[in-house]
Amino acid sequence: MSLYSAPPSTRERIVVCAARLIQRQGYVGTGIKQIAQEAQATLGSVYHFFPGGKETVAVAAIKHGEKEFAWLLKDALRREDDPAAAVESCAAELAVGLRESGWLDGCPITAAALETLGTDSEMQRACADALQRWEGVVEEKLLASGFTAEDAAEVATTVISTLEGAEVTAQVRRSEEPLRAAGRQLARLLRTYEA
Amino acid sequence: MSLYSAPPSTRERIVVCAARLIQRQGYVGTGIKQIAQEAQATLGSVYHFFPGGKETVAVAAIKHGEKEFAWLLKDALRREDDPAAAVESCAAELAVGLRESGWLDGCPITAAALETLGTDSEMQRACADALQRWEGVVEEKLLASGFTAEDAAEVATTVISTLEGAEVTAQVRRSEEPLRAAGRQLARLLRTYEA
DNA sequence: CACTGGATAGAGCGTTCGTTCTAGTGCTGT
DNA sequence: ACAGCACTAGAACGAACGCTCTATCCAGTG
Repeated sequence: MSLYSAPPSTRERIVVCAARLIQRQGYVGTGIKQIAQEAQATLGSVYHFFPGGKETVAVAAIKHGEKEFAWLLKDALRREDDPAAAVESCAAELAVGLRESGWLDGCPITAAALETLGTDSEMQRACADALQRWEGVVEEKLLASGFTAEDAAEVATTVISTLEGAEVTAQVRRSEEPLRAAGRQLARLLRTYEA
Repeated sequence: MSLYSAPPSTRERIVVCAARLIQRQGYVGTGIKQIAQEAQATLGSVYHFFPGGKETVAVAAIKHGEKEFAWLLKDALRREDDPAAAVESCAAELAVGLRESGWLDGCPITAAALETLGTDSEMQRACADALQRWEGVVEEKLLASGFTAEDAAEVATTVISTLEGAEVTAQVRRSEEPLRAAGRQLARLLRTYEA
């Protein structure tokens, strides 16, 4: 993942564009041809790098989105020592990012996850993995702050769920407020576990 | 909305089926022909009742889902006096319903809402209205329980967001646990506002 | 009984979908 | 120089999409 050293490879461009398109339009709503066009690649290139077709591209895109969001999460949580303040500032950061994208770039996997619920596909598994991993990031922070194992697990699940839901609400309402409110309330909740 | 008296009209069947299909597969993922087939209607009937085409059907379906979920919410909240217990039992009820549907029937509008984010469509407005109305139901309960106006509004927003997110998480993970956890944590949060 | 208008029925339109296929390009190692 | 390979390029296929169209059915009315 060379960020600045080399220009992104064709494969990278495809994955990144697919991730953004799926994030915004969902899996069914995003066409292979649209991905190719947006990534400045041809259809042939897409099928060259992803012989498995659309679903293979989507799985790679989901995993990319998972890593990207995990970084954002880790980074935001590390900046504050107090977990309550950390979660609140994390929500604030999400709110700003959301507004700056015109309320379009929310959770990178929710849309795709909802579309592949009934299936036994690899996409479904990738989405479940993503959620679990994000919860792990929060759980780790809570454990480091003195939470018991059970509390940390349950609270981490709730934090991710709430951020997830608040992000959707903020997108639909085109307002930072739901995310800000969720941040404040989560902070309040976390503080009830102190000492 | 005659529930038992008369057999559902063709129009009703179309709306109900469209609502369930959109809930499960999203807007783009659901075809007009599939709606017609599932509702035991013909394509001609669908376009007869909804000359506006697919989007008109979807808007009706979203509004139907909004009402249905609002009923469920009101009913669950009314059964308990304490708002904390009420919200927790509400989450539990959602968890049971989710499992019984094979983790398919989650929030009736989330999938559609995420697909119509960028647009200025009537669907987008219908989805925003739905969220707002559900928040209103919770807010009313909180106000009746002695919350201040500001607290009630912010907490209601967070409750809906959290339930929304926890439902998605529960669906993706195919487990009641995320919803149960969210219920317990929301109850804990609400109790911090007592006296 | 003829007629009217709501409701039903489905063939078929143009378009776009995911995918496959063949052909061509540019770089690398020998 | 040339073979070999990774990659690019886009035409073409069958299927499915949303939608339009005409035809038919049937209860209610004069």
